Amino acid sequence: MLKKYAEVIINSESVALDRKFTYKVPEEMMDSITIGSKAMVPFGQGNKKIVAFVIGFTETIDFNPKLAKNIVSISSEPLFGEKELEIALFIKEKYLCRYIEALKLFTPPGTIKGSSNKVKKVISVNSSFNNSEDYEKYKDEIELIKKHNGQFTKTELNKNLNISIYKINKMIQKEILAVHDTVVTRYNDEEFKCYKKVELTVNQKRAVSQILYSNNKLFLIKGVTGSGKTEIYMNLVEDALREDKSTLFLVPEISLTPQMIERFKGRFGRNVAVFHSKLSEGERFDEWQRVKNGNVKLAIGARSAIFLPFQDLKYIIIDEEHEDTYKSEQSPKYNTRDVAEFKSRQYGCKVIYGTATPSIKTFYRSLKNEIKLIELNERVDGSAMPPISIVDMRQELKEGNRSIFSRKLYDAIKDRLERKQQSIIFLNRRGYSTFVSCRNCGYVFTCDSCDISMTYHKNGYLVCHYCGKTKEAPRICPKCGSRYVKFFGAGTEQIEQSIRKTFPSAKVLRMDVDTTRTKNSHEKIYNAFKNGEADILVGTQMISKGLDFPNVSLVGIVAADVTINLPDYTASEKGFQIITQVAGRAGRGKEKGEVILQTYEPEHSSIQFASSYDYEGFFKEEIKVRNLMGYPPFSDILEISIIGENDNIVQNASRDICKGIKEILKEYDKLEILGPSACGVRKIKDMYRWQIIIKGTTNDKINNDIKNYVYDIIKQEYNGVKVSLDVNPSNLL
DNA sequence: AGCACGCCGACT
DNA sequence: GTCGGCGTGCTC
Repeated sequence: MLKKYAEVIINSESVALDRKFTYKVPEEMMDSITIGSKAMVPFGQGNKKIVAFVIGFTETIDFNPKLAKNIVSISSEPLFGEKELEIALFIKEKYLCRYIEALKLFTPPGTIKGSSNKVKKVISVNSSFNNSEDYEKYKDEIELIKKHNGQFTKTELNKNLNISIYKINKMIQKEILAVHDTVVTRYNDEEFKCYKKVELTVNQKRAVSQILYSNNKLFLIKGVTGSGKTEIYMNLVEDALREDKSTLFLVPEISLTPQMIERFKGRFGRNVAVFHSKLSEGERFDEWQRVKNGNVKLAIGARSAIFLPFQDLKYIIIDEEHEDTYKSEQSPKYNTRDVAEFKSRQYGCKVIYGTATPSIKTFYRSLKNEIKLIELNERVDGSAMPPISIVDMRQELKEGNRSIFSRKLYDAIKDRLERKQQSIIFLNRRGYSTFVSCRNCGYVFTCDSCDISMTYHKNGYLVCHYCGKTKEAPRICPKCGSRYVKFFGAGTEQIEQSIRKTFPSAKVLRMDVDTTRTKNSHEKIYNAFKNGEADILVGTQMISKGLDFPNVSLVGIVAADVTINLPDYTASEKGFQIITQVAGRAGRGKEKGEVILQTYEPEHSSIQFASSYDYEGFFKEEIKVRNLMGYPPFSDILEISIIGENDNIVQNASRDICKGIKEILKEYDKLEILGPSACGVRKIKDMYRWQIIIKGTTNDKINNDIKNYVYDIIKQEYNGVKVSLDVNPSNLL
């Protein structure tokens, strides 16, 4: 086809400009321009040059050809190809985002601004230098620099070899020294100790060959903790490598899996790309480049790694499939699972989901044979899962125990301390106490910017866990002046302190958002605990994943109720998962493990089934509820959030939008429209939030109709409010 | 979103 | 006269 005109998407976040624009392709560009080319185009009356991406070509246009402007310039190489464009369009349609947002997922980080390889100006002795007079004068320096030729920059020479900047400049001036650019590689080149291949068990071998030789494309490995899923993954990587093909290995959050990276790097050497959003722009660019150039055949990464430019994928492995970090929280609010399956259709690669506790939806799909189920019910070492005993905290209270620990948990901790074994204490809530209130008048300290009570932290401050605002903890009630200000509920900080008080000899580490803010702090705590520098590890969520501590024989779950009582349809599922995951931290070594689960609701199904490791039982119960209530997997959900500074305006806008949507959807009587209602947290960072939920069998067309309607009415009538649409959000909070 | 155009009041 | 306020409409 003649590339007479190019259809482009311009780099602008505005909804109004979220469409194709057609530009004339100058003759000299016709050969080199392709889909994915980054173009500079004149735009608007001022013909300001802006960045645009080519997504197609035509020979005819439906407007006055005289108005078509010329493309000014194009990048030497396309930033994405046709396959990537297909995925971007799929994401735009399914997740209701703008063209540009979907395209940007594929553009290597920083390329819009024009970032590239990092260079540094290194200094060496000029090869043609042979002036003996100058040589005599600078003899020492020249010999010194020769030894490290081309290794250092000016400042590094100054610092490392102690040569003055003045002298260096002088020598450059006299052309004794030459300055060159060298490309710096930014990826972590650390060597890892070799991780040897181990002989697979019969079950593992069976799992590998099922994946290798089956015609299915989608697999779910449902394997109990310790069943050796990682070894299976590694065998798949090796299988791909035998054909010189690539594997993409996705994990929920990269900073929580230092061990996993260690193992893969130990096994496959430095040809492993590590990719996640916490890398600097430059580091990400380099890893992206390594993949694009085919220099690596394996990438480990968080969800954004799904967009790495592999062209020869054989396997996409999604570990800890049940985690909701695979659903993006920012636009485009894509689900990594859907993108992986789309890629599977494009490239014919296989997608392997792995977890001990599949999400309800994925397990349901496996029962309907959409996904091939592979079960591993035994641990590699044949050991049993640690028994979980439930302690009814209401009973404890009745019997006069008002402390955070039940007598059983207290005895168990004491016992492990005496036997020099380690314990993990889990509580899904950080800080010291959950809320602070006045005993006299009932006043509760809330954040000024958010509709949420503030959490007391031991450093004497109240912290809002939504926006991070802090204020000094008050001694007297600001409302009634009473001095009876009390802290209620416990967080990880309080657990830590309480342990220190009860067991003064115990060494305690705490792992939560507050103690892992700085880079690598997570690894430091992990290593310290693994090396036995502490007896007890107190932590939230983040201690539940993947960590392997052989000397831990006790896991205490302080209050299992935090998760299961959230007002969300996924609460039971999340509760079951977290209990099972945390319990799996116990008894991974020679010592038998034990789990003590404290709760105020021992009869709750999540707790009952989790305590006997009965996933199927839990699933049967939960799927009944979902069916009855019409929740996923029996329906899709579209969540429309309306956000603005003024509560009244937001509320009115929500009502109008809801009315309009009902009008649009009146022919679809099977769709349920819920709301508008204030979000669980009504105000965050001074913005009021309302939501409308549409539940039922929807499709892309219905969703896009709603999207267009919502954006129109907002533009016309409610300029100050923002809306955001989320297709199948991971929760409705 | 940004920018030009245009229509209206205020001011040297 | 003319400077500049922002409401309106368009962007290949």
